[in-house]
Amino acid sequence: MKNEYQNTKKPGAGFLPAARKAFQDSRKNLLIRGKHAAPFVIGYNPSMSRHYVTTAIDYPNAAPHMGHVLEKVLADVCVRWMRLRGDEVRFQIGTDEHGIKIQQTADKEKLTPQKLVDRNVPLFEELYTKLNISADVFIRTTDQKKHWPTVQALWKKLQDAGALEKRSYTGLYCSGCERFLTKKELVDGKCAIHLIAPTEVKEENWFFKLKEQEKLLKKILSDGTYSIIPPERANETLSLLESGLEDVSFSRPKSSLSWGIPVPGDDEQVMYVWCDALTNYISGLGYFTDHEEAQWWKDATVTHVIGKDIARFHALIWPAMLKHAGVRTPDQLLIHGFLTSEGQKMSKSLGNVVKPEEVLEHFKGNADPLRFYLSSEIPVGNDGDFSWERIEGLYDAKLRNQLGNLLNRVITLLVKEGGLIDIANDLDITDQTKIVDRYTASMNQFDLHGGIGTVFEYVTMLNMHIDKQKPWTLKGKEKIVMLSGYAEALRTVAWMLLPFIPDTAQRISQQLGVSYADDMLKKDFTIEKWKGWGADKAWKKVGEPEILFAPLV
RNA sequence: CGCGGGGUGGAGCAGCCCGGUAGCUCGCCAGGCUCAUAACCUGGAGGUCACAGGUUCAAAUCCUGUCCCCGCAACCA
Repeated sequence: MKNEYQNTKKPGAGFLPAARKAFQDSRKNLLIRGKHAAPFVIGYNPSMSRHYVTTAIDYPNAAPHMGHVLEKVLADVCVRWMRLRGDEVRFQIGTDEHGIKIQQTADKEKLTPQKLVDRNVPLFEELYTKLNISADVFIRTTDQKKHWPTVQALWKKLQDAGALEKRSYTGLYCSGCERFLTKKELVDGKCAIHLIAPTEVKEENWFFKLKEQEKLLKKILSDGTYSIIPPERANETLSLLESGLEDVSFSRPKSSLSWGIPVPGDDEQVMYVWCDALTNYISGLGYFTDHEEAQWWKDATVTHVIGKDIARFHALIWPAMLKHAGVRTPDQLLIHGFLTSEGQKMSKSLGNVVKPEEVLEHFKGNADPLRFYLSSEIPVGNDGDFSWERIEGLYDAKLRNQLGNLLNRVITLLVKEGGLIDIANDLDITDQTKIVDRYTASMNQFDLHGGIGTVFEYVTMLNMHIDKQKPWTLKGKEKIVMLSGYAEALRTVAWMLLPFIPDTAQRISQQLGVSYADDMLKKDFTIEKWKGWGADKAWKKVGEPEILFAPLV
């Protein structure tokens, strides 16, 4: 009987069934899933339960798009999971507001750069609030109180360490664009926009001696001190290291870049992106200025969540800077891929840019369908595609039909019996502990795809079980006990969904009438004591059934 | 020979690291159930896993080569 409900995974077959089975079982226990599972222990280290998680800071020269959202959702799911399992977390996001592009966009719109960013940054903040991104800190690089002092202090440290050097730089300057062009930007040796040949211009720059740290970088990237997830991205970075590093330009003359942080002790120069933007990760902690918050950098596991395009800067320049300045290097780099739209690269000219607001609006302001889509559909580290048809299909199939309907049928049946619950034994579907363990193992190694997959496997098993057992044909205590078992299983489903779709997790719990439902979105909510079968002793009665996900119009 | 990712039933994807009956969602066909949001459950049709070699008792999975698609190539997440 029991096995009928066990999910249909093959127990192992073929040549040496017994050996095969043993192998598969051992694999299952280890829960190494997919090629993204790293060979080293990542994510969760029980002995060190403080985590500092950051995302890249966004460039607000235009409104936020789906790419920005993918990263924040990914980071937020990880962070919410850490909090749920009992870790102390600080989660920081923010905006990178300096640079030539902001300056140019502002000119075009006849605004000051400050006005431009003050107009655009709230678009990011509002969007992330709507998406339930649970950041603790939003850092802005124009923040002269918090950000600038740390950046300038870091600059001085680098200078004192002899890591900065003024050199002259020769580049191709377009007077139309008022900036240097790279060779690939040229069409027939001319600026593609202004159709004039750029002139060779020599200017003074401060350079950062990245090359000097080659050895150190090789070491920390290969011995796991600074680990890159998924691992194949590490190989990419290491091969880049093999080909040798160049020192990088750290400043620009005021005449070519005025919108930035002044270089201390050099009135003619303004900082270029590296020292300014990367430093947000410690300036948000008040590093060099605030002793208490800076502690996070010292004793927490530091994880930077970023896109593959900026991986190399985070893997190389950032730790090199910290090393030169005598600050410890971060622990892990979680790299995500890019989103395409309906199979094609998102671009304004193709007109296939999907605005996150449109998606939110489509689902009546509910962020969960989008959060669900991004975190379950796109494996961490891979590129993914956004498709309207797909997100609607997923909404119907998984959220509405499988999950919503399951909750509804269980609660309705229970309410008909008076709504009181009586939790006895674990259902004979499977050992729920195993489901929770598999989920936990996936989540701990950032395999969000695997984690949510396990939850929905459980949901499917519950639907199957109900059909088979026909609880509506039972009577009295027997009926109530069986239905209570489903309710209890759904209580577990709800908390496992919390990192992904927090509002939904809470709504399920509230409908079930779970005792901690109202508190579960608080940042200090932990699942530890509610984990086991029947762990919520205070839970006596279910609430009224409500439609969890309505049909789309 | 710049670097990387990919080519799996009609569509979209997982599986590949650690070789052992090809899995998921959608769609299609037939049936069941009637507690439930026309939802749920069961069964079926449909794939020589890009191609060609090789290793092996056994290859979607490992090795070699070829073809095709798509990103990146220092500041567009």
